[in-house]
Amino acid sequence: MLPDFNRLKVFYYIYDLNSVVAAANELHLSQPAVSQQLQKLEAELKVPLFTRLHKKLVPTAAGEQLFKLVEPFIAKLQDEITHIRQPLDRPAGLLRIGAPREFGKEYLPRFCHEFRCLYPDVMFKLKFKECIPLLTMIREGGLDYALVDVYFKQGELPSFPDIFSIDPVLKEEMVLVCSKDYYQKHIAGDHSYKNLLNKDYMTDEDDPSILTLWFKHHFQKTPENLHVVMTIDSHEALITGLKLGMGLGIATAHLVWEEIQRGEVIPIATAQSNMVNMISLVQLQDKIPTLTEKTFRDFMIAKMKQTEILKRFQCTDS
Amino acid sequence: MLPDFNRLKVFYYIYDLNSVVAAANELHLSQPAVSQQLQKLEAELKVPLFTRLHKKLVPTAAGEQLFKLVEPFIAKLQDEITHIRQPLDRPAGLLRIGAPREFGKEYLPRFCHEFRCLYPDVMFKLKFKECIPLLTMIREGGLDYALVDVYFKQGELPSFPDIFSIDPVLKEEMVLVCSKDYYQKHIAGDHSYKNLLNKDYMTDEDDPSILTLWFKHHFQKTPENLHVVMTIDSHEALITGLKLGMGLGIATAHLVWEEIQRGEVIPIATAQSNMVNMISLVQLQDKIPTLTEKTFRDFMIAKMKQTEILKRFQCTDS
DNA sequence: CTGGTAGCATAAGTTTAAGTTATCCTATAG
DNA sequence: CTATAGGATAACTTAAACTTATGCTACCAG
Repeated sequence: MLPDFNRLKVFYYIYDLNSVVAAANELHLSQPAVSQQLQKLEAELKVPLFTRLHKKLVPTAAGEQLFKLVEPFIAKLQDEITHIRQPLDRPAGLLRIGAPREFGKEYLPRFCHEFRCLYPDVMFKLKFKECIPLLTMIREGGLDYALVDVYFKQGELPSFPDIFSIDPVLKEEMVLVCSKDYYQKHIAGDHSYKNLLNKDYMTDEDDPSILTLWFKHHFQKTPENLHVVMTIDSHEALITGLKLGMGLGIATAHLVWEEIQRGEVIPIATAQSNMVNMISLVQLQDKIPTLTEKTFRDFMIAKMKQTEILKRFQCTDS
Repeated sequence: MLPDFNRLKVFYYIYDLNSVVAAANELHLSQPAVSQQLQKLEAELKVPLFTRLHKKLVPTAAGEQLFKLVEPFIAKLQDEITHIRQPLDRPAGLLRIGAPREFGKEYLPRFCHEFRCLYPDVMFKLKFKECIPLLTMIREGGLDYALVDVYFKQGELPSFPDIFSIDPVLKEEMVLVCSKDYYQKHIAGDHSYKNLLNKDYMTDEDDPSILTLWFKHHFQKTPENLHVVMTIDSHEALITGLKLGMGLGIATAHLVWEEIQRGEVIPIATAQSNMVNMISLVQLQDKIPTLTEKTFRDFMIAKMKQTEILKRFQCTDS
C-alpha cells in the first residue's frame, strides 16, 4: 500500500536539489544508488516522477504532487527531530510530569523554570490531576512520572497491578483547622470527638474521604453524618472559606503555616500526632529513565530539601 | 541526520496498534523483524520510544512526540498516494495543461469537463499564458504539455535548446480587420500596402510583432512606423475596439467569424491567402507520456475535429 | 499449583536489496 | 574538438532486513 519510505526521502532530495548527483552527496551515497532508488520508487508508484531531459531532471505532475506531500513532513521532521533525539551529555527533550493541583501549581513551575536555566533544551508538560487519573496516565504512557498523594503503600493500589514504583518524596501534614473566630465561638478548647461531631465542615470535592480519614486517624472512629456546609473543588478556595470562619476543614499544613503562626487559623490538635499525607514520586516500574528524567528527578528532590516551606515536612528516609 | 524512514513507518504501526505482533501482521512481517526495527530506531534516536511493561508497550514522551510528528504525514500519504499512483487500466491523476488565454478559456474547460465525465479520476490544472512563459513552465516541469501559438518551426525556438516536441494541432487564420464604418471611411476597397500604411492600428500587447508579420506575409515588406492607437493585453478587448471602429487590427478569424459573415467586420484580403497561425501541442521531447496524458491528448484532438467552430481551421496533417 | 498462552526479546542463519565501482551515453562548455 | 558534467546501466559486494527457533515472563484457566 504505502511506498518505501526511504525512497521518499531520496526522492525529496533529488527534487529539492534538482539533481541526482547533488542528492547523492547530500545523502552520502553514490550517484547510482540514488538513481536506482528513484527508479524503484517510480516503478512502485507506476508513474514517472521526472522527465529525463538529457542532463536535467524535470518533475512531472506526479513528481510535483509527491513533493508537495513529502516536503512539509521532512521539513517538520528536520525541525523537531532534535527535540526528540536525546543527547547523551546533557538533559534535553520533553518531560511530562503530573502532580496534585495544589502542590503542582505552587512548586512545579518554579522547579521547571530553575531547571530550564541550567538545561534550556528541556521542555515541560505539566498535568494537574488527582491520584487515580495521574496513575492512569502513567500507565498509558501519557506521563513520565507523577507526584501523587498516596494514602496507600506499594502493592496496595486498588485496581492496578504492581506496575508502579512508588518513592516517598515528602510528607505533608494534614491538619483540621478553622478561623480564630469560629474556634472561640464553637470549639473553645474542647477537641473531643463528641464536640467536633456537630460542627460545620468544608471539604474538598476531589477527595472528600480525607475528612473521615482524619477522624479515624485521631479518634479511631468514623463519624456518620458530618455537617458539610460547603464542597469545593479547589483547595485554595477551601482555605479562604476556613479563614472567613465558615467552619472546620482539612488543610495542608504548609499552605496555612503563616496563618497558624499568626494565630489567625487554629489547628485542632489531639493526643495523636498530625495526620501525614505522603507525596510520592510514581513512575512505571520497568521504565529505564533517560538522563533527562533522572537529572530532573534528583534536581526536584534536592530543591524540595532546600525550599524553606517544605523543609519542615521533608521525608527523612528519602 | 534524519532517521531511517522505514523505521518510522514501523514505529507508526506499533504505536497505532499498541502491539508489535499486530504491527507485524499489518506490515506482513514477522514479529522479530518489527521488534528489531523498533530497537534500531530507538538506538538511532538514542531515546526509548516505549517502556516495556511486561506484556504491553507504553509510549514514552519521545514516543508520543514522534507519533504526533509521523501520524499526520502517514494519514495524508495514505489518503493522497492513490491520486499520485497511476493505475494501468484507466486515466487518472493530475493533468497540467497550458494554453493561450483566448483559446484556452473558450475550449479547454469544455474538453476537461467532458473528459472527466468519462474518467472521473482525472484532475486538471490549467494555466493560461503566452508562448514563452508556457514553454518555460514545460521546461521546468510545471506543465505536462501546452497548446501554444507557434510562429516558428521545430528547432527555430529562440533561446531554447531542442528539447520540445511540437505537433501542430490546428490552424488559426489571422486576419487584419476593421469595422464596416471604418472600412467605408478609410479603406474603401483600397487594400494596397501604401494605403494601409497610415491607418490607425490596435495591437495585442502580448504579441505586438504579429502586425509586422502580417505585412511581411502579405506584402513581403515590413512597415516602419505604424500608427498604433491602442495597445491592449486582451484579445477580446482588441476585438471590441475593432468593432467600435477605432482602426485596424489582427484578429483570430474564428473569433470574429460571425461578425464577418454579417458584414459588421471587414477583413482586409490580399492576393495572398490568409496568414496562418499554428496552434501546436508542445511537450518535452523525451517525456514518456502516461496513459492519462496520451488519452487526453487524443481526446482533445478528436474533440477539436468535432467542434463546429474549429472545424474550418483544422489541421490537415494531424 | 500447573500447564497453556500471549507478547516481546534474543540468537543465529539466510536472503534480499541496497550500495559500490566501472563503464557508457549525450549535451554542453571551453 | 576535447573535456566535462549529469545521468543510466551492468555486475559485483556487502550490509541489513527478514526469517525460524528459542527464551523469558505475566496472566489465565483448570
